[in-house]
Amino acid sequence: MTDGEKAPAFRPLYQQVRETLVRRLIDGVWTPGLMLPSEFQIAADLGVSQGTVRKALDAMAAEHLLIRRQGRGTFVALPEEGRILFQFFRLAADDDTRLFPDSQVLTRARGRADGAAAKALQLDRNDAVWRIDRVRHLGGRAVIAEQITLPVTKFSSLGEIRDLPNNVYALYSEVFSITIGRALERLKATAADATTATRLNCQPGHPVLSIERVAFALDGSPIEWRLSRCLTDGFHYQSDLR
Amino acid sequence: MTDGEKAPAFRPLYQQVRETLVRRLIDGVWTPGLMLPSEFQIAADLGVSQGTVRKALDAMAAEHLLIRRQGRGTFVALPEEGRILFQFFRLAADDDTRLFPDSQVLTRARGRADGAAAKALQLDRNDAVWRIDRVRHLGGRAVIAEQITLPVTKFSSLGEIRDLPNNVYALYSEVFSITIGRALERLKATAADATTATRLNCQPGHPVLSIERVAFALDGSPIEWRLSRCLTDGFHYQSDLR
DNA sequence: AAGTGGTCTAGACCACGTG
DNA sequence: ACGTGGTCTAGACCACTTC
Repeated sequence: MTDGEKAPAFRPLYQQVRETLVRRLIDGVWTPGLMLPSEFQIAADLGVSQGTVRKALDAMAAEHLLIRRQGRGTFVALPEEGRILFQFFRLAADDDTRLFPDSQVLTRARGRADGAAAKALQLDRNDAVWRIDRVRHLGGRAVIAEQITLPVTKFSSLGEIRDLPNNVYALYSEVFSITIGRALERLKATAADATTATRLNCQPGHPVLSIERVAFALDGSPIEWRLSRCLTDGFHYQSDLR
Repeated sequence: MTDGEKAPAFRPLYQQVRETLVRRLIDGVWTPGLMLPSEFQIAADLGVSQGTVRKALDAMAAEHLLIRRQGRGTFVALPEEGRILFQFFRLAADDDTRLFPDSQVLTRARGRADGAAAKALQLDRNDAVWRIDRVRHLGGRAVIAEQITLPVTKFSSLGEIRDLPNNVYALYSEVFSITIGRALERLKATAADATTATRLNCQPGHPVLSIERVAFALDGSPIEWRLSRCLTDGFHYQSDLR
């Protein structure tokens, strides 16, 4: 044998079970809010022991895909504000208060993917995308100016939605059956451009925190490209290293 | 009973085991690099089952306190550059290259804690502290200007150290027997002040990413207060949300 | 009382690294 | 061959929630 292939990797049973169960979330067999069958029922269903199912469920709960509550059951996680705030929103007031920001949509239009968005969303340049511009408020103050880019292929009926909700991840889930499971952010300090300065009511050139985000669905495919410009006077981005 | 106390909380055995074992790290009974006894030996030692010890060890490995390697054993984590880079250094080049930065110490002096440092380190204002100013380079370019504040009470012999190493967490561990287990960072976009501009070779007013860090020992006590100013031209701060 | 997840145990066997 | 951690199983019992 002259090929460089590795021997077929050993795959623990609980990982296979995990993949089977995640697949049920991806395929919408199990929808947000649903109570799962008990560990013993799943185990019997899959022909493995209850302990193996438990290990798979525990892993999924650690990824915030499931919520487990002793005495009640195991549930598919809902995209509620509280959880999204906890998982995907890291901006806090300097007194460490964390609130979900209000949102005011400025524009929503179809367009063609530019270089950065195309790369992040694995599209060809000029593929059709939705572009949403909005300003978000915290404590009555305009703090975030952001643009969201979405592939039209995955959000074809977005034009029929009248009012975009504050919590767009709930929209992705409830209307488009897409669950965001992970996001990668890249932060830079930049100077506010004219548009941002107008929207955030600050001087052009004022330092703003630029956050580029790619958000991924459960199957790992990139779903959302987001560019946020944040005022950090009275606010900060929290990062917990451990 | 008229008091508002909760009933004594139920404490799982594996958590008690975990605390016992973390205590051995805190007290220096188990030092970095040491190979731990096998799971069965620890279990016999503590009078619990091997599965319970396993759960405690797995939790500690998840916190990067231990390194487990199948076939070899379980080891107390070392403060090597690679791990510190992975765990505590989130700045990357825009091509996603991650390197440990070089450091050039500018000043090191004793002083009195100012307000922010005192609060973060739970000191009284005017308590004695060490202050280290340094500039850090990535790819040959001065990218980070930072000031580290340390309580003299915990680092009394710091004055005897000739050259501060690049990786100060290795110094804390090896010379002062303090292991950093967690850090909290607060990020803001600010304008470079005159001193920062000089050190980073940029214009005053240039946007810089300000990072305030408090680093904690294994027992949860705050150890280090750090203020970093980072150029983000060609670099960015990575954050993985999941 | 019944049903759920959470803990603890005991034992068998597998995969990996080293000698 | 041996010792380590990793997986898988089976069963008993505990804690919590609901009815």
